[in-house]
Amino acid sequence: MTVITRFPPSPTGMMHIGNARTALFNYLYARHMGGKFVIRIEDTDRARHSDEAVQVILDSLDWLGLDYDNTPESQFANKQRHIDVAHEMLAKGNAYKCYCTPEELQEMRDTMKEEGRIVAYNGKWRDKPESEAPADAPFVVRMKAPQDGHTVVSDEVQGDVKVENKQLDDMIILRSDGTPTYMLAVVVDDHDMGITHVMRGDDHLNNTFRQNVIYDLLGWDKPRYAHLPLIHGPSGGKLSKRHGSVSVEEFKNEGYLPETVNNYLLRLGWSHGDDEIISMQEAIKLFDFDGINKSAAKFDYAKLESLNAHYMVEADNDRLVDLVTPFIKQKFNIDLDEPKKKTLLAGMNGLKERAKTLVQLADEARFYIADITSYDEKAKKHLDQYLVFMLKGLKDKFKVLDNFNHDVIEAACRALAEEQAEGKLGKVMMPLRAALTGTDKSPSLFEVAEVLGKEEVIKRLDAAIEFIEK
RNA sequence: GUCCCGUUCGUCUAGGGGUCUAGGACACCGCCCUUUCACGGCGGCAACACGGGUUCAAAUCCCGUACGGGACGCCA
Repeated sequence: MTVITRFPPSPTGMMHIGNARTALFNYLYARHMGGKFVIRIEDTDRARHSDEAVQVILDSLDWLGLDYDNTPESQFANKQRHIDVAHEMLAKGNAYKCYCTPEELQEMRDTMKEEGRIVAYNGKWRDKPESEAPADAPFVVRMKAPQDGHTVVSDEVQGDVKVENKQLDDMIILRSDGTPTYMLAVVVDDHDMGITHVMRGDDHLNNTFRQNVIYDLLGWDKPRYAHLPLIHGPSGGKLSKRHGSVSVEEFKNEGYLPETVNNYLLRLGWSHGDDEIISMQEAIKLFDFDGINKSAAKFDYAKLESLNAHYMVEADNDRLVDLVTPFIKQKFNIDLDEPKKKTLLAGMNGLKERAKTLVQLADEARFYIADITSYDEKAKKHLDQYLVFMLKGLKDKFKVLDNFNHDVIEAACRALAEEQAEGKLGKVMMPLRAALTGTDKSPSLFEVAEVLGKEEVIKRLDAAIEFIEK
């Protein structure tokens, strides 16, 4: 039997990080088993549907590299089939018409809650003959759930979970306007699509019992279930905007790499011994239900950031140049032409190992691609009146260098330190750093100077000298 | 309120009766390296929610309590 898993997002206009993890796990399991991973848009609620909202989710999936094996299908498109199934259930006596009004139901729930009883539909119309039905009154169709005994769901993560059938009520499968509800639609679609494993947030665990009732009434085979614990915010409870970013789109915009997000999400609720850094290839090899944790996990932004720092160092320099380009455009409104890209590429080794996100990388890369138009406060401390001779000394030494590379630059700097600062290199380097970068932190200056080139270095030294003397 | 699920360092987790004076990672704190900031190296701080059982032996099994989360829609 081929394993088929699914990811069924509602078109909410964003890919919540929790949903992204659900998608990841479904993807991983399908790939691990050599099966299929399919997408279905849960848009039975037409009010929420919009093509743009769907596209955002597909884009996020694409960015994460979770490729799927079908053309994403719309649940709404299967509406007639859902209705047909409901009618079939009605015909077989497995469902019935209920004429209760929403107000009546609300009242029923209120009293039940007040009395501390189980809140469930009381089955008022379950056994009433058709003759008692009010003429021309609107009705909903409800499934006939078993009323005695108990039901057990064997979950791959949660184990056996038992619920008394009296807790389960006769859920509505067709609304009074004749449209199918989610409860019916998922069952029919999962069955029709041949879904073998349903992996979703454990907020759906209770629904599983109701859905299984429908499977049984229809005489269909049930899928295997795996209910994943939810992701909480740093302070417990739902991960919300208040904590920071919550959507894949936002993490992308904050400069995180897709491999970072995948790796982080994988480790949130799943583990394989002490493994921390896990590539997608390895994840596919290793992923199994065994490794899934039962308890909810809190989202930790610091760990995400540190993982990203790791993947930035691992990433190809060419790729990083491409990835950082839009951030540079956005932050500094600078378009990178070919020479600038070449400069950035040459300096990337030094830059990438101190940036934790692409946003930081853009900030740090700025001096390579734009003139120094100002010096920050800390840089100014190194551009003091009495240090101007250091810059002049550097300029004199650099001017006569033929091969302006890392090693000769270093030799020149060290020589100047010997001559002017009792060998203290820092006395020479900090003013140089301020002059070349406008700040007090940067990659190795021997490297920076080489990448910038002799002409540019001397230009910046002149500018700094002028700044001090003016 | 009713039902369901969970509870190991601040956080993510390893652990599945003895090898646990509980391991790793992130964060934090020191030290080293060093032209700055990072990286890196070394070291440190820090946890089995609580109470009962079962057992020669429990972080590991059972029960209860507490706390946390989820579900109780003509939403998905």
